[in-house]
Amino acid sequence: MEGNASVTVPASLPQGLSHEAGRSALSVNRIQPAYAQVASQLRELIVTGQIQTGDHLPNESELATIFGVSRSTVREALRSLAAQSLVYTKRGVTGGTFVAELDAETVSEYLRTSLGLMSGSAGVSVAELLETRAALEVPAARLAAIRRTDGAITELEQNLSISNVEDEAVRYAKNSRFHELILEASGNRLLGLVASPIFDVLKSRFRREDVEKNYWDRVDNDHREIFGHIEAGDPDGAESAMRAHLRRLESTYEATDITAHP
Amino acid sequence: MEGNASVTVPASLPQGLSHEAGRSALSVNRIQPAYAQVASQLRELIVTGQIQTGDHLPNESELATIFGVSRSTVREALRSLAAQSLVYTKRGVTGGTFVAELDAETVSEYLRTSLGLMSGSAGVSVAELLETRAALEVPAARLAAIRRTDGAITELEQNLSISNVEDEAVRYAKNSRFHELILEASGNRLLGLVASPIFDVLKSRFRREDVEKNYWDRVDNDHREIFGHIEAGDPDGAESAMRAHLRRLESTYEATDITAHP
DNA sequence: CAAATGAAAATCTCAGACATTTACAAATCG
DNA sequence: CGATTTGTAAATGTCTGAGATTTTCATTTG
Repeated sequence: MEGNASVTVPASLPQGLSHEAGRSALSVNRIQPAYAQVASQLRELIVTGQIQTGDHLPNESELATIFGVSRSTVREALRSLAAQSLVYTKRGVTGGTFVAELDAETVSEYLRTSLGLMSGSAGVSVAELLETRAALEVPAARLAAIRRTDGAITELEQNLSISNVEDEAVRYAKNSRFHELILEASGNRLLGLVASPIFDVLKSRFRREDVEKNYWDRVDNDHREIFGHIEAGDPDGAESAMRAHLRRLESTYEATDITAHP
Repeated sequence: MEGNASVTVPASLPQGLSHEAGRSALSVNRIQPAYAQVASQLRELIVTGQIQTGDHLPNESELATIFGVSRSTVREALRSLAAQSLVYTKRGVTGGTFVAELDAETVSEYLRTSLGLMSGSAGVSVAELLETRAALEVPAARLAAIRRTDGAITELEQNLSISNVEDEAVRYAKNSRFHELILEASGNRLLGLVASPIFDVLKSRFRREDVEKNYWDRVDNDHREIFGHIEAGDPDGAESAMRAHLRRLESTYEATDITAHP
């Protein structure tokens, strides 16, 4: 019925409404739709910790009453929050809307899509992806050598041999896994959270047909060297081996970039 | 009316519905609500580039017809996509829903909230934030020295002196800006996209009261040294100066972490 | 020619009804 | 008595149809 609900909208229009007043910004919609206001108020409660993980919000009808809007408006707000993984909903008698726990995988997944989209347009270049990947994986290799555990060593070792694998999908998977394991072994979850979507985006821009014959042999050698340094607990060695590995990959990636071959 | 719309739901129940078949996963809701299905189909069209940036989707009523659902369902789906910055809506006669261009600031903003939330719980520690920050800013300083431009140098110089600033807010802002400028000067937008939310989260966990007297003097000195190397086009110097700077900050951050003082 | 007016197309909001899912209690049956 | 069936309640999910509002553009008017 009424356009603007509940939230403090200046009740009466100031009679001296000067057209030129302020409004320098070009066409900014200052008054948001009700669903956006509801969403942002709830979001605030969540990010400031006033509602804790696991808590459940009032049900949709109650929220509608509280905010003075209709249930559909509340639902649209909840959809927004759910899309950002701030809440989730459960049906049934014990159901409702709950404050979600944000996990690394969710954030990683978001980065994957976002960077994928941006790398399509002019937002992010392959060179930038490569540089950032190196920035993250080189320290990761160093840390992995410092914080090495037997479990990590075993798993790494199982993903070493690549070039002799016949199934291409398996080969790519083992390659991914090797780098992933190093990120995990670094003991820093944030490194993997950011690096692994970057890795995936790069992979998606990689034209498999264009790799040279001995590409996987070289990768194998590099991986073995990196592994050796990590196993030996040699941070400097691991660092420089990883740096060298990624530098070698650079040329391949740039030569096989999908956008370079229309 | 009907729970499951449009999307290929096996029309007839297989008469031999064995209870123990498959279903090993514990309580997975396999059939998604209609709004989620609509959202994910549209999302697919967007991320695969079948709908391009700037294109506008059919209006809500048409979408409802196309998917065979009601308009409210479509709207909930659109809210989800909008919350992920994949689309935006405009009202009025030329309005509609358009495929959005994903910009770095949007992704950065998302990371800021997400990492903020995760750093609150056990998701990400201050140590991890510091390590990752260093991983990104150290190479950024190196690249900045390599790719230095006169404009960047000028701006950096303007944000050098901090310790003599009386207004605390301004001091913090200049400090932030200095690091931000180096990230920009690196010529790699991805580095800043990731590093700057990390910086902000760290800042929010920083108890200003607890800094030592000469803290800002030391920061000033460090910044001057970093700046000197960048201005001189000395990558190695810039790299090691930035590394040393961040290492010095480490102890301060760990001593003043908000969670360390309940 | 500039300003007011009006129409049109889209999103936004509402109200109310019914459908579906789910957990749990109660009743029923072997 | 115990296992199964049935029912019930509370929540989300969905639909319908109606207006309200916003915004652009063409038209009219001064």
